[in-house]
Amino acid sequence: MTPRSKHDVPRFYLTTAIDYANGDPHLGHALEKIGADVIARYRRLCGDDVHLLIGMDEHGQKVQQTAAKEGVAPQAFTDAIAERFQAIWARLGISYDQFIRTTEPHHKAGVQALIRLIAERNPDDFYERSYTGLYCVGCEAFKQDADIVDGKCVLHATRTLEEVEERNWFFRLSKYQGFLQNLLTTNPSFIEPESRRNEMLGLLAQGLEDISASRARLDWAVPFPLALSNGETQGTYVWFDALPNYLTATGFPDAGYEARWPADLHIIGKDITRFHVVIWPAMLEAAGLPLPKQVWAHGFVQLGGERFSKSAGVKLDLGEAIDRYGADAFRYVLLREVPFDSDGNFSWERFEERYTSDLANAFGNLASRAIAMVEKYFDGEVPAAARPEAELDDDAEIAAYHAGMDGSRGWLLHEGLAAVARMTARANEYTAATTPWAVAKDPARAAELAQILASLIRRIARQSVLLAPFMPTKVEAVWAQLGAPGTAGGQRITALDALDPAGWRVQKGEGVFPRPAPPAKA
RNA sequence: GGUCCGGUAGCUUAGUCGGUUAAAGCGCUCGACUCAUAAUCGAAGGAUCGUGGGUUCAAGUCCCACCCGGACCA
Repeated sequence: MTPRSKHDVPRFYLTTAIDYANGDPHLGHALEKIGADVIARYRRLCGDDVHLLIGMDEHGQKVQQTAAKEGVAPQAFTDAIAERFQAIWARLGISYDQFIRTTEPHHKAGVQALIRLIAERNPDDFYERSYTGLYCVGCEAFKQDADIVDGKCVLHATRTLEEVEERNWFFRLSKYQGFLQNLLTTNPSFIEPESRRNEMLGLLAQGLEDISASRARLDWAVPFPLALSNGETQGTYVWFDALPNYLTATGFPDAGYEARWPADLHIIGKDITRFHVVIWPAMLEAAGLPLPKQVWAHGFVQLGGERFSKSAGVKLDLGEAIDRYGADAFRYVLLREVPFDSDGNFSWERFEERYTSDLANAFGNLASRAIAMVEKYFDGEVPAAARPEAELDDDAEIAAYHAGMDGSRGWLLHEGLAAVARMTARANEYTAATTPWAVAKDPARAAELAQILASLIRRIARQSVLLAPFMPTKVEAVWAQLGAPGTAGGQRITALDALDPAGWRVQKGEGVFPRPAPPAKA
């Protein structure tokens, strides 16, 4: 079922939404990229041949206008923005395999090829229609009365609505209503979580309007490859420009793109579900191309209970968040706090609490105490010992971890983390229950002591591997202190049982998750 | 205006087909321990389950209305 690469390794092509190049990256962007990266890293630990796509949506009137306002050419403007996004993704440790920009020549050619393909296969799917209305440049859309207050768009009150009459290419989306309803009914997992699927089914039941595929006065765009009957050539409208990035990134229409397409997973925000579940599959169907396997719509992060927005000044400086305890800690806390299937909240206060309780006190200190005892009682070399009965309880947690991570019940990354946190807590409980420091005082109980400490080291090693997708750098520091061979990220997550710490030379170093500096008075 | 999702202890959440004293983590309080990053372990306290009706022997769980938050569509 899963396509295989030449080495017979399961292939996994996942994408994130391309971000609009009209502003700097924010917390919402980060949540999606971090989540996708965790999935990508998890699949790699499972041995998959993963391809993670990230990118920028760089066309449109808004970009053009903002660039003009800053007095730079649109391309130079988006070049700078794309650079800033990539810099943040690098700092966050996002292991993307490809960064696509819709201004790339190949993408533009791919968009045009897709449109031509649709027009060839279904000549009736594109048609001309004229349209009159009030156009908001901010939204890049015509607005209805309900969205207009005092003659201004409610979303962009600072901009002037323009009365516009124009003739455009339209795409016959309405034709695909039955196809889409059938898709969602016969393939329920096409869009998850289920709540989003229900939303789409409701939307489909209301009927679909055709959508415009080209726009006049859209200069900063991919030229729409079909001329209107009056000879005019227009710019390709956002859907037909942005959505195909997932396809053009594979090389489409050049030979060989089928090796990667269709995508296994599109990760998107819940606000753009409709575009990915209705418009995109319709476009692909019209072109006779395979559909992606699944669309996953994650929720939004709020900041301290408020929806963040540039205008309201509610925002979080990503650089500051990374500086606080490092990118890994931020990644951990964000995904622990925000359920990946629904909305969540993030605040500095919760950040501190989570970091301190989960990472410094629980996991970091567990490693610290276990390593210290191996040094003290066994001269730094982990003794060989059979696994104690108590350790078997971890098996259920590992199963819970995979259930959250493998997509079988949705991409519930927060549940994966919760399972590891329970394993950590259990290891601390085990330490308190077995009191190795007391056992160490009785030479006759050396074997017992060996078993306890070997168990602790093994647990920490296993937890490190499970945490590797979330904290790729920090976990290696722990791994090194354990004296474990290779890297945590280089382990096979399916072979955790084979991890045996006997003979590892531990070395206590700096705390990997130091406690925050005492009273950080602001 | 319409559709959908959510509203459970101070905070974040779990609560499967309605059924015994509504669960967990964090925080707070008390106790224990000392290997460890003043960490850890144990215990206790803490919830009119958004509001108001209704169905039922029994509702956080079903139905209706409303309030609040969110997404989408008009």
